[in-house]
Amino acid sequence: MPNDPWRPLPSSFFARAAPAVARDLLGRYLVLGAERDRQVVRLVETEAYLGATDRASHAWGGRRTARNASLYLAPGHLYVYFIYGMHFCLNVVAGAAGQGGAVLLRAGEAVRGGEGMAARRRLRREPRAGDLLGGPGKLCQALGIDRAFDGMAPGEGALWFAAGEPVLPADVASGARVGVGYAGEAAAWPLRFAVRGHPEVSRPRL
DNA sequence: CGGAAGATCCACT
DNA sequence: GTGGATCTTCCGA
Repeated sequence: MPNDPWRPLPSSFFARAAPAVARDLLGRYLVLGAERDRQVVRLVETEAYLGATDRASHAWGGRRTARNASLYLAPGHLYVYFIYGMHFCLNVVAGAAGQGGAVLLRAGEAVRGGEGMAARRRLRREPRAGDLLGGPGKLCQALGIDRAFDGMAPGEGALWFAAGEPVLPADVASGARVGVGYAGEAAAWPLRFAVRGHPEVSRPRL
């Protein structure tokens, strides 16, 4: 059926400017793993990074290094990097190949496979709002995403994006991105998107 | 080759 | 609200 929420998003979905992709990813599903051990996350918070013109982007000024090479692949590829000596962050390339645009996946809610996620997170207490998937590092830890996913093509590694249910414009909040205070005027650009009032959205709340 | 900063999280106060 | 953990990456010298 055409409105099946589990159908994979077409590659054209990611071939738009990063802010449009970030906004439209809210309510979509991130699916990982074979059917018998499948994890599904409904995305509730994203951030757009524009590429060369965006001082907060790893592609700022057209930088090309071994670390950020995946940013310049075709839209839909994954870009995973390690930060603060202990966390991974998962991005998906947006726009056109070679431009360096991407969307950072910041938070979600478990649709399926939540027990496995909690086990990977090694939670020591009863999970509260945001404990499981409420932040980019938590999301990667819960799903077991690490450097091995960097540079993967769309659908490779049993990870893909499914249609889910788009979020109405009235339910989308936007604001400045997190942790980019060094980025000059780009720090204030409203490129962070979240489902308004959702309990899994990371801090600071929008 | 050294230094500094980072698209974060957690425990503790 | 604050600071510590922890280490990769990058740039300048």
